[in-house]
Amino acid sequence: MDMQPQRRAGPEPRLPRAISMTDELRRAVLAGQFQPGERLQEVRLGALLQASRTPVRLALQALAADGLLEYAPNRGYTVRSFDSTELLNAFDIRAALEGLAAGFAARRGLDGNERAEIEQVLAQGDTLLAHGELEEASRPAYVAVNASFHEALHRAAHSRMANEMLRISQNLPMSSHRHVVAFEYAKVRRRHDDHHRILDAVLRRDASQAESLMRDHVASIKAGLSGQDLSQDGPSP
Amino acid sequence: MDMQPQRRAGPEPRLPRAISMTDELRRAVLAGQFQPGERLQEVRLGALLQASRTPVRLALQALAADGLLEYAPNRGYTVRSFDSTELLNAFDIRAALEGLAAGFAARRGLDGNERAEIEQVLAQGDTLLAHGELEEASRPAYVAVNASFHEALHRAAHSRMANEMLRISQNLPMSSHRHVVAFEYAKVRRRHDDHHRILDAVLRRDASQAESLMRDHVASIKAGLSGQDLSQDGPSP
DNA sequence: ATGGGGACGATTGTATGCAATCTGCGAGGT
DNA sequence: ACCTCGCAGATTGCATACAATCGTCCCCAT
Repeated sequence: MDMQPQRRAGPEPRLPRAISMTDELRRAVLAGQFQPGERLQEVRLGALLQASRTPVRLALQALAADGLLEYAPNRGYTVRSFDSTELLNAFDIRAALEGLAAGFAARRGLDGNERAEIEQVLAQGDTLLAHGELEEASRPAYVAVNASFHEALHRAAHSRMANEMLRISQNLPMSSHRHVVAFEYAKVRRRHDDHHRILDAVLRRDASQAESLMRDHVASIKAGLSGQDLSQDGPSP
Repeated sequence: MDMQPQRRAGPEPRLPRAISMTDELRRAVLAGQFQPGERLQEVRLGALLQASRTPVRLALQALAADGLLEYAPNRGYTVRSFDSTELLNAFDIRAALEGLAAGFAARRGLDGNERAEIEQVLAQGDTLLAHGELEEASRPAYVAVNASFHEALHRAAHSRMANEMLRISQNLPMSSHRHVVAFEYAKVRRRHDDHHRILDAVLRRDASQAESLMRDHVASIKAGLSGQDLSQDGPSP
């Protein structure tokens, strides 16, 4: 196979193939393109992704570390399956972590850029919601605003561990703050007002208030999930 | 179905070198045997650990996923340095996760084995503390009892994500429930009584009570911290 | 002197060959 | 019929060769 003469395209550094492959594989797994329990064999994926086993192996290990794959020595990697209990628990974990991150940001305080960025994002949300309704065409914009608010606050927490855990808790099917559950104006309005109150608490440096507001805010996503009946089969006592 | 195919009495199944090497490297990093910011080069570690670059690379990636190392494309891995804020934040994260795990265990309920195991561990603690004092010679035993209680409850939570995050939050210098902060009888007694109250809440299936009790219990470790050293525990039993 | 460019060594990224281990199947003994 | 053993194919684990990239230093032009 021959190389593409892409070298003079610019000074942008090419990422190692293993890195981009990890993202491709993660997307594929999250999109459900593999069956739960399916075995992901190195040679097969290598053929599929046009690479040798070496970068494939790194990508598989990275996804296993994220909890998306299972690993067994000498038997390779398989796609994890998440039962409903684990998915529900993940919501609680995410709510707790978002709360912690908001608390960290409040304890530390925002610098000028962080504050400006978050206030700008909130202002964009204000504008989108100014007319007492959220037009259908504006929904993607609001989803982006919602995600930006949370991401900006994550960064403002300056906690790499919390951010890493948040990333993991969101890398699950059906679990992401990019998914705004309900687009009815009243609900979106209430959630947006939550954001204002959270920012207020952060700016006041009220860590415990920021934490509990954010935790409840995120937890309300789980509460707002409807139609999902989830059997909680406990053990036999 | 008690009959399980007995494993051969001969040599135990050898773990892949990359796995054991990951543990060796993790211990070395946690024990501070590398300078923060130090570059961990594949060939050097390979020579040190008597292996080629292939398993070394896997171990490095695994530790980076745990947050112990930093990775930069084409520049390899370096030892992370944790500032005091991150370490303090890690305590809060651990407290929240322990609380969540206790809540999960309460929601799900304990099966017979889990309940028996935890009650046995608590009884061992009762015995150690029965004389109104904790003898110096019994301290290691109580440390083990303390760790066993938490670990058993982690398992009873049946949340892989929470357990994985707990593991990460404990893989830091100075942060582990193997470290009982104070050995004065009154404090140990109080912490042990916490354990009893937590188990009661779990057995009552009172998730929110179990969560808040456990969260406060673990948070009290941070509150009790002052001038602790960085000494790591030796090989575990 | 000094700044830029390029060659060289060091290090990481990838491919591939070989060894070790697992799995499935079938022959042979009880 | 059942169990055991063991062979053969498939797959992972490891070592190593080669390619790509980074960092440094020297040389040369300004």
